[in-house]
Amino acid sequence: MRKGSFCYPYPRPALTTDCVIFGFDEGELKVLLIKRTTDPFRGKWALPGGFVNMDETTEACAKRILIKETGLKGVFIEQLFTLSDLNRDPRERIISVAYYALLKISDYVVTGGEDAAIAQWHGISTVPKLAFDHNKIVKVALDRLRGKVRYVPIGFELLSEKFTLTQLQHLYEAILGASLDKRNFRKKFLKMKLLKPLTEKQEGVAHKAARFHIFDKKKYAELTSKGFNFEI
Amino acid sequence: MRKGSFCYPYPRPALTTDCVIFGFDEGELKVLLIKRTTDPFRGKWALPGGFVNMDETTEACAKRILIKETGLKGVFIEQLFTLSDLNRDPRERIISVAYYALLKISDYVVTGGEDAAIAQWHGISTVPKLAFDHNKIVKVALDRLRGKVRYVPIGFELLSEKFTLTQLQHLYEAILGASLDKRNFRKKFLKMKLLKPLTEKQEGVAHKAARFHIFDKKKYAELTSKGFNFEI
DNA sequence: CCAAAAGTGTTCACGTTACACCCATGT
DNA sequence: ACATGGGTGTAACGTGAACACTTTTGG
Repeated sequence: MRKGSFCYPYPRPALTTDCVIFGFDEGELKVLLIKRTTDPFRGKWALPGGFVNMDETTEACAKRILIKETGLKGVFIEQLFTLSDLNRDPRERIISVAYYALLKISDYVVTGGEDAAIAQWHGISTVPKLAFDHNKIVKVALDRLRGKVRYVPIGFELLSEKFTLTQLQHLYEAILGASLDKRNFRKKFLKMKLLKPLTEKQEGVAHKAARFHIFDKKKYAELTSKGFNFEI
Repeated sequence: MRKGSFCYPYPRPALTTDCVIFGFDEGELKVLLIKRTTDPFRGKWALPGGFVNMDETTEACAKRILIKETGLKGVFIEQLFTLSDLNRDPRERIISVAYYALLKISDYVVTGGEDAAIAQWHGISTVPKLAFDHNKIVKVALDRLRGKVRYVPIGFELLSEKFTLTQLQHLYEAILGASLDKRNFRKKFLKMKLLKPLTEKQEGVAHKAARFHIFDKKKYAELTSKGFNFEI
């Protein structure tokens, strides 16, 4: 590994990724946590994560872990930040690149994880004390999501393909942690012309059936290239 | 380095930081670049950067490099993102954590750098083709600065302590790459009551002398804790 | 017929934008 | 006196916030 004229510093920190996986279910924003079965922090909840291989980028590593833990791919994933404190891990120095991902919880089947680790969704407001500095990562992820969801249409990554306007509103309320005015919310969204109404409606509800909508990605790309800015 | 029951992956990538150092001078936003004196990319311009020591965080590393290159400390510095592409460096795999920093160019004395490397300010619009993937880093840094300067009062980090409103406006114009209306700009800023006017004025100018102002950090902290949001 | 959520417009307050002239100073 | 940038107010407009009732459906 050392080459002729240069001498790169040894030893080196180990490199991992940790991933905050967000889902939305029953009107609540949720995070996927793993129960640790090994020391340190055996028995504690933690973010899914693992070591970066020499032949993969950190993003590829985060995606690999995501698939391993949830079986889902093609989801939205974005780098958060890198943690480099000296004593993050009691064993040795480990640098971790944190990511967050959004996925449609409705598509998700709890697999239990390959290595028999327990994976479980936790409501964002009831996340327990986590292993390592993972609570800090969750906090930053939530802040980022809150900031981003208002000016980039990423909320749809958390809903199924077809959704009602009320479901969409509940999603925004869950993420932003605030209640929104129904009429203003609809007005604002519909004015952007990014939602295609379907003829299909809700079934089996004990009230007026809501119309389903889908997010028109193509139109969004088109408008964006013309200088349009999403904002909610 | 390997411990009893665990075996952390070897080999590991090397870890560096690279720093986009912004300054503001002569009405233009500038970036500090270093001329490389060694291979690879000998003779090319690059961002200041270096290897992370085992007993320092990446932020401490970025600050150390900043001081080494500019002799200035106590400046604003913030993590941008981490680059992990496999062939970023032709020698071996290197992960780099990118930072950006803002400093008062007026306080800065070109030192030439300890190791006789040439350090030079380059206008943001005339940054040459850089070594490695450094152009990409500069681009992200500029995007981040543009986004952030509008809702966090970080612009002052680039100006001397005392400044005129016109200087402040020129700074915002240089960062945002757009011209702003003088009266509206002043109205907006003065309404926030964050600028303390001094009695002192410009000297030696061939026109009406402008009044100096200073940014009232204490008042900003106070207002912020009461829910105030800076916005320009 | 009752419960429960869907769906729909208007008004008012406020913030943003556009815009032009006189003032102070040095040469 | 003239050239140069400093400094100031108002009117039109558009956006965001507040707010209540009718409709549809299943039980």
